[in-house]
Amino acid sequence: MLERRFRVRAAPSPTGYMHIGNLRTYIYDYFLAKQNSGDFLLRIEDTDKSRFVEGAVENLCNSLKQLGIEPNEGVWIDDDNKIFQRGDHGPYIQSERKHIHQQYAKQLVEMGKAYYCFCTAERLDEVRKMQELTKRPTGYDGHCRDLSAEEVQKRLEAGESHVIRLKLPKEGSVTINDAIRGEVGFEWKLIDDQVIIKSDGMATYHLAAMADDHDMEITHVIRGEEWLSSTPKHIFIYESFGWELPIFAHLPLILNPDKSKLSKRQGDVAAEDYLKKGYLPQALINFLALLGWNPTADREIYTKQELIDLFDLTKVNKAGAVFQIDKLNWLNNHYLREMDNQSYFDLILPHLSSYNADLKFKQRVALLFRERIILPSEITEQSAFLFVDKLDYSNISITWKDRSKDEARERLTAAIGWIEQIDDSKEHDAKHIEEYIKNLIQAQGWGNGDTLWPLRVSLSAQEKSPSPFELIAVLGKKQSTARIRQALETL
RNA sequence: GGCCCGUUCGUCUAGUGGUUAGGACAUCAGGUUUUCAUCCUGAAAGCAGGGGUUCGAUUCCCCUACGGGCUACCA
Repeated sequence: MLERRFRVRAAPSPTGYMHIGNLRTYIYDYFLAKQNSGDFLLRIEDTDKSRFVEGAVENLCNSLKQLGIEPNEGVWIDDDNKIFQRGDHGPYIQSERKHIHQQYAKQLVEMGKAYYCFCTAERLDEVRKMQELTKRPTGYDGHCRDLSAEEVQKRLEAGESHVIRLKLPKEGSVTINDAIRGEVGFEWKLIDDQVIIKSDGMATYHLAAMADDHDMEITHVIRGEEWLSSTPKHIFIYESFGWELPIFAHLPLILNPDKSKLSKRQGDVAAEDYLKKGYLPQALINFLALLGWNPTADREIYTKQELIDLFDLTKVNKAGAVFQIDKLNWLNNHYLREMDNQSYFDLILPHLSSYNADLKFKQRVALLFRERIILPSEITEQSAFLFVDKLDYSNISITWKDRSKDEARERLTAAIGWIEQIDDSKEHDAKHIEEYIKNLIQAQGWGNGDTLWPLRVSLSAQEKSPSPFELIAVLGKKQSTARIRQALETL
């Protein structure tokens, strides 16, 4: 292998959304390129017109942008949501390379490595049915493989619908060398003469991707395991042209809990959905990177830069990995706690926009729930009780366990007095308030439980909530005492 | 059916011939605590099975089982 500049590509199809498994592939692509000061390119594989989805490319670019997985070459998107291409190996949108692909296909035919096929869909169907009926392996029967040049010429001129197929060897075998799996062998006779140019003139993946990878000087082809079995065809194309082979690496699949290939039916597979829900880019990257690979044994948290530095393609697992949301949730909460306050506020405050309160108050609320939420959106519901004027105590007991109402009244009345005495400068200092109130409770000879439960419930009307000290600190003296008075009225 | 890939706690994984098989998430139990969450401590939980090779196999080889992928004019 020559010393070539690392050039790695992400090659999505614009079929609607970014599959979480594809995203992991792109993350690895990106790591590898960055680690080696190489290029990371984005190429759009849109040779199947029937599956093209409007807006998919924009969507994809925006998601990658949000994740900070940016290509330095190929297709990208500007701030006005406009697609553009950059780099001197373009175009980077495959449909725009149609005639390049056709040129290559023609060359292959001239070299005797491919042939024109005029078989109709009906005939192909029949052949397959027959094969199935007789329990033989299905596949193209080679009907047009040895057509004479004259006949081909004649039928081409007659405008007959046709495709171009690879003319694969009928004997011998091929060994592919995979960076993750090592050597994998296949017998040529078992491999179908694949269509490389469809009847609409567009290349199929097999030709398009290989031709483009070569033209774009791609050094590492990282893709899902589902491509492993078609790699012989790809090697055949490379070798027919005498091109230098890239390094192939077939990633294990990401699986549903039932171990089948991660699919839409069994949950969210669209990366953008996770982003929309509020999963943080760094959490998503951290999580996905560790699904199938692990740099060390004793850490779970890695920055993107650390992952770039540590990434090792050869240490990627061979077995598929089940996608389980639990650890992602844990990571997301971790990153939520770790970020600086301002970034955290930027994330959370939009979810409190429906509430009428001043910024300082909302910021205190945001901080209060930081350890209790996995997704920013959860704060809306969790903190709702802090934004209402009148609490509804009908579903909760203000009294502690089997203690009397009189006792609760006594404690709450005292609490009002205590709170009013809090130094204004310490009004929002939960730690101070806790120490202060606990001392007073002790001085009275009361119990924490019989005092703090009524106090907390008065402030929240919730079975479960943050501590009364934190609630007082968030609400402030005035609102706190008002709430306690309300509770006293209902008692 | 054929070809190919894979198989360490429930899940993500570390491990490359000699380890009490390590960590994390989840679970459970204690502790802290007015509640919940956090936090702390601890527990339970794994080398798919069978043959080899070897003084010794989770690790190397073979077979079986199981799982998955591919088998399109989709990628």
